[in-house]
Amino acid sequence: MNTKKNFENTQAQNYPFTGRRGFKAIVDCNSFYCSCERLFRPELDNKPVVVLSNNDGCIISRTDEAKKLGVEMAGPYFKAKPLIEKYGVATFSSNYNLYGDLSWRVMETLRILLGKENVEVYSVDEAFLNLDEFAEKDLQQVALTIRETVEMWTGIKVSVGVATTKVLSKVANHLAKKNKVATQCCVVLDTKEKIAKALQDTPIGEVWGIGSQYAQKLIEMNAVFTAYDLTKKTAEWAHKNLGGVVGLRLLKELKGEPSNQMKEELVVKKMIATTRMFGSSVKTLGEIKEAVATYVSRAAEKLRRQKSAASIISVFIVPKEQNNATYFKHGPTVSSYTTLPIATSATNELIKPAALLVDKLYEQGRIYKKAGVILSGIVPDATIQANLFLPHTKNCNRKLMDMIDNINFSQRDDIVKFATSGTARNWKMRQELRSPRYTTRWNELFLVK
DNA sequence: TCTGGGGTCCTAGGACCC
DNA sequence: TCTGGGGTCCTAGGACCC
Repeated sequence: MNTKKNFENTQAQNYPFTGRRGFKAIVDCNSFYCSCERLFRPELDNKPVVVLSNNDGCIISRTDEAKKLGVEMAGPYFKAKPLIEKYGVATFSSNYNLYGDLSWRVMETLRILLGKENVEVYSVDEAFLNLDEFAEKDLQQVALTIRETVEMWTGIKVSVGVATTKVLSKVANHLAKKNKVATQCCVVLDTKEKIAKALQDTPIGEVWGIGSQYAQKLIEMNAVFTAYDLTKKTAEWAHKNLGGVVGLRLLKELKGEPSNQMKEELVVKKMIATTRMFGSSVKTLGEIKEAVATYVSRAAEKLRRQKSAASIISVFIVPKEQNNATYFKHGPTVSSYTTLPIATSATNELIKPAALLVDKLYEQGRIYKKAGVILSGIVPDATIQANLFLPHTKNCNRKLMDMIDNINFSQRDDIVKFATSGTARNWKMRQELRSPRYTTRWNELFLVK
């Protein structure tokens, strides 16, 4: 399918918009978490399914069938529960081990199809593809082939949107998802007319980069209602009303001028966070320290996985709101941070300062509902700046940490952990409806009779 | 009475994404 | 009674410097 030459010949003389010509695609898994659950419960095909967030708090994935019943996306579970029970909607707690593994399979399929260098993993269920190598006339077929292959190899259904910029391919993808049958889940925006029509059919709030705040503002200004309306605005207007350079880039992309480049794979994170709501309210200092120590352990694992060390650790705890408002609201977050003398990725070296921060933040008598740990000041762990005023470290914890990581990964989570993480764990989140980790735990493998 | 201009670095907070 | 978690980027404003 490599037809770069043809591609150049097919360039129209008067392309409707300015900018370079290369096409990009966004591949997006349909109701990803629900699709993962269905894969091992085929009897749920064509039935409504939802997946819940941590703590079974709100709905983070729903199938078209659940949507049709009126189940709100991102709505609280307890509110949707009557509806869910009435129609017998299959409900799952989130099972990130399963989703992470299936995500990897989908991305690996794309990498095999297009070459590693042409795939930018954007999130657990989305990837941008560079389609420069294909002739424009072949794009529809290319999109279909990608969709079919991913489904055949992984069992996961995806939608493909193709256009010359990331924002436009997102628009295309949206349209594909809205009309799965007619589009076969693939939409290519390759002519001026198709683009204009697509933008007119896209409410402004659905544009990638326009969140609820901006959408409301634009509508209240009586200025912009669809993506098409926005393309009629000037650069100055976008800069003024849509958050400066961010809005400017968005406008350019909508007009077909690429302003969001494809990113290199393997970006090292600049901040690593582990935060959780507690399964039930927590009052004692001891329990909070256990939770924080556990979150530090998780965060440090992530840190070591990307071969980094952190020099700043911050801890926050969130008390429960006292006056009972009708909507969800949490009390003011209390946070504090420490700058470490030397960057580190060793769990034990991070737990100590974290515990001191908890001491500082904790107020007796209050009830807490959430805590979190954020590691920043991240540097590669190969080039840690030594501190003149401290004895030279031998980095002897590194081997210990590697060993713990290996044991925990191959056996089961947290079989080896630090004592400060606690053993009773009353604060642990609820996950009452989790499915087995079919593909990543030997004792939970899917059984074929 | 009249009190510069230009630069850097840092932090807090706001917006967005899935 | 019960509303997630983990990220990114940008801006404004203050501190500080010469």
